[in-house]
Amino acid sequence: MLWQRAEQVRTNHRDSMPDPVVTRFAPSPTGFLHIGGARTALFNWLYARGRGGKMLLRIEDTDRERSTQAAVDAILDGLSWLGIAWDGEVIFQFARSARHREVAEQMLASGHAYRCYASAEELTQMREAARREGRSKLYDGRWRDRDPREAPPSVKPAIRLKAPLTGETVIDDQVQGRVAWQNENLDDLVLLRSDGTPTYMLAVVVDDHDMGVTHIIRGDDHLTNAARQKQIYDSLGWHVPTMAHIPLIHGPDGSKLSKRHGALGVDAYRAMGYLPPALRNYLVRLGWSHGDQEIFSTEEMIEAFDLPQIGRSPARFDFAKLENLNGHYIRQSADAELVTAIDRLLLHLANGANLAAKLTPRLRQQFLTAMPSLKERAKTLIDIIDGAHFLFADRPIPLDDRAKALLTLEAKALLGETAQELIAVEPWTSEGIEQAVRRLAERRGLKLGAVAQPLRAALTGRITSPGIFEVLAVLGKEESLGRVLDQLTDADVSLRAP
RNA sequence: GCGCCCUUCGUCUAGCGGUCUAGGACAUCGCCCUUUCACGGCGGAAACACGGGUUCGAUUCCCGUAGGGCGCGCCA
Repeated sequence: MLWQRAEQVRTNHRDSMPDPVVTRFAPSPTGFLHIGGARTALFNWLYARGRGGKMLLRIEDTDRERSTQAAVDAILDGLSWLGIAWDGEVIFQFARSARHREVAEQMLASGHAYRCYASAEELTQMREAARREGRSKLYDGRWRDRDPREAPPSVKPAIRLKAPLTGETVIDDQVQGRVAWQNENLDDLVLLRSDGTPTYMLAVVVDDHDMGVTHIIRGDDHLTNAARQKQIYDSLGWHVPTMAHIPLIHGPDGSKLSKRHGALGVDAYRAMGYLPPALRNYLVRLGWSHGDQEIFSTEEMIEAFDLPQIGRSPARFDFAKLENLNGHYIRQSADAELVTAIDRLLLHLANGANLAAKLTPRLRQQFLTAMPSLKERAKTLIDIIDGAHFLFADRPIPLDDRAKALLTLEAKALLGETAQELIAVEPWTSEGIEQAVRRLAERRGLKLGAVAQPLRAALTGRITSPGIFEVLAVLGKEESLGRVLDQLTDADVSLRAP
């Protein structure tokens, strides 16, 4: 069994080597894998990988109402896409409730827990009174030492921890430092509900122990829970794992991260055209630093990552920096890899199927040829797709407003001349085309831009694009001339064919 | 309300008592490159929340104040 194995591992190593590092990522499957969870997973993964350890994955699905299989799938899919691999089988917490109950019974037997018969109304009253009087202890421990024979016959008891009354509970946190709570402020938490199901507090402690978790790295929204969990560990006589509570990610305005801010599922980042290495790089630098280094390969991250360098203040999510980093990784990527990445991305885009259908072998080749200049101009994969719109467009290609405005009568006349020049170009190479166009501009005493811009408008339908000679070369002679001629059909402009 | 945590350029951060005229990155502004847009290069502007201590000396240590966050369920 899982916990026996963990126990065994622990004993075997007690006198020899320090325990191998075991971390865990423990999301509850009530929604997608959001960006904060992704960072927590990344930190756990990096820490384990950097020390030859393991990162386990536990799905905290004890809330039967809110847990869904779709959410489990989304979490696994999100982690996989991000390149964060967990070790071993995925553990589902709900499946372990018998074990949790067993531990609660054990604590009852050893006198570390007791049955509480307080009713929901009583509890509410106690809570309200405590708040009113400024006390932080919400449950007064009224059944702690009371004779169970006094129990009301109709009430099913919950099992509560007999927490220490005096002294303090201390967590030596790798990120937060020494954090202490006065025990008089902590009340007796519920271990087992009256319906016999374990609470989160109990389940987490038991699972982390049984799984042999050595390092708990999680959001600092759990810091207060850590104190209560420490009390459970102590009651059980179990070794407390090393804790590291990392600050949460905030929105750009410093408030809680909302959907509008970027609290999206990682699938949304995929759909926005971000690359996993870029997202990982962005996330690892959010709250953690390694001197002045900004760019980290996966290997470098694993090598450099450590807990003490994590800051204690919450970081704000900044799309601009993510974009910049993504642009960096896009420029860094091989052209073929980007085409492949876009192939995969198309599966997740609303109009992806349409574009995918257009990707004939010929177009794919054009796409690949254009990639060096496309990726230079892109911050996301979506930018690349958008930049390549001139490849996907069908004749006659639609012109946007600014392109239309650019194609004045004079411009069209010039375009006509350019077309004549181009007809003579052979072979159809970027260099040959450039020579021809430059020659024309020179002969007419024009700046290159004066010739290039109308050409760009006619070929791409826009006023910005990759280098115009590359566009011409990639499109091919026939298509290029066709697009130019499409713009010259007005009665007042005629191309005098030779 | 109670408990706990946080506070260096707009943002992410370096700094771990003198090296700070506070460094880097993103964003921003200017210039250069240039067929557009980018990329790239160069340069500029930009911060130690406030008030007390401790110390020969505080961005660094301590205490307050202010501001922000998290937690406070028989949710996870």
